[in-house]
Amino acid sequence: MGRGKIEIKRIENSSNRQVTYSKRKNGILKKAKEISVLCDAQVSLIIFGASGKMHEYISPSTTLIDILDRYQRASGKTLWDAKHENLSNEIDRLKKENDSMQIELRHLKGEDITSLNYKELMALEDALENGLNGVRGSAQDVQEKCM
Amino acid sequence: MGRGKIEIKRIENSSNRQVTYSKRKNGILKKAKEISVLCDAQVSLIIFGASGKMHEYISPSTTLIDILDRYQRASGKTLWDAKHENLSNEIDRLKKENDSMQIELRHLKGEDITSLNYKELMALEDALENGLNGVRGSAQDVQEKCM
DNA sequence: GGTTCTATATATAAGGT
DNA sequence: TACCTTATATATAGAAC
Repeated sequence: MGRGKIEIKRIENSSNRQVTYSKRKNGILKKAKEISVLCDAQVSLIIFGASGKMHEYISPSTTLIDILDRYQRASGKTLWDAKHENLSNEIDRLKKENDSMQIELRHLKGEDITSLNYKELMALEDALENGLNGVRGSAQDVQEKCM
Repeated sequence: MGRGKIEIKRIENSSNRQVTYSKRKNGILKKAKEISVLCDAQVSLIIFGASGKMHEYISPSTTLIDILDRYQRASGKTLWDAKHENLSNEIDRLKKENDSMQIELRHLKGEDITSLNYKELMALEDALENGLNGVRGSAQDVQEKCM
């Protein structure tokens, strides 16, 4: 694309390389924007030139993190390391703990108990009676203090 | 670049959009390869089309993780640290939810209730009585079924 | 280190199969 | 649907700032 055709191999002359880099970098960034606008695509483009300077384009409809999350799911490759897996595991554990407490709370409030068998219902009844006794005792104490 | 000039805005005709996507996706992937070969650039290009299918190019001289590390250093933005933070926040949220359910459960079991005031105790008593009524009703149903 | 100027190489829009 | 064709729009090599 230009006065002469060039082979696609490293440009040896370093100032030519630099000039070509600058021009093509602009070109590819433009292409990235265009495809995301024209076609609703989500694009992440990150370029480091030989000088170390970075250029990037991320589709406005998304974030890099989002794209990387999707990348991991689509490619099966993992980017975040074991540290994150540990955190994810902890989240799973907490969610399970949460769920079972949620269920226990419902039961104690008399909700969702049709699935319980007789033995479980008796245990629940005991627990509730105990709780009630404790609460009534405590309530009485409080009342007496106020008199 | 073609028989007609097009404006850079979303292509409304979906089959045109799909065709254009496919062509431009190939074009930009080619450009990404070219700039990395010609100019020693390190490129990461990830594209998700509207269909959800992913395409990527990473310069052979590097890895995505490497580029992302450099991205974080160069941009000052955090990626996995941000991810890490999100996970940590979720853990905090779940732990708080957990704690408050824990407390509610203890109260319903008559534990740790000395810190409650009279009004709170009355509300707790109501909740327990309600629960007990529900459980007793349900237990009776079960018993009748078995007879 | 980037730009601008052109001639030329490439990419691709619209159409056909 | 996806792949050819081809006229046209764009990108860019080389040269000069």
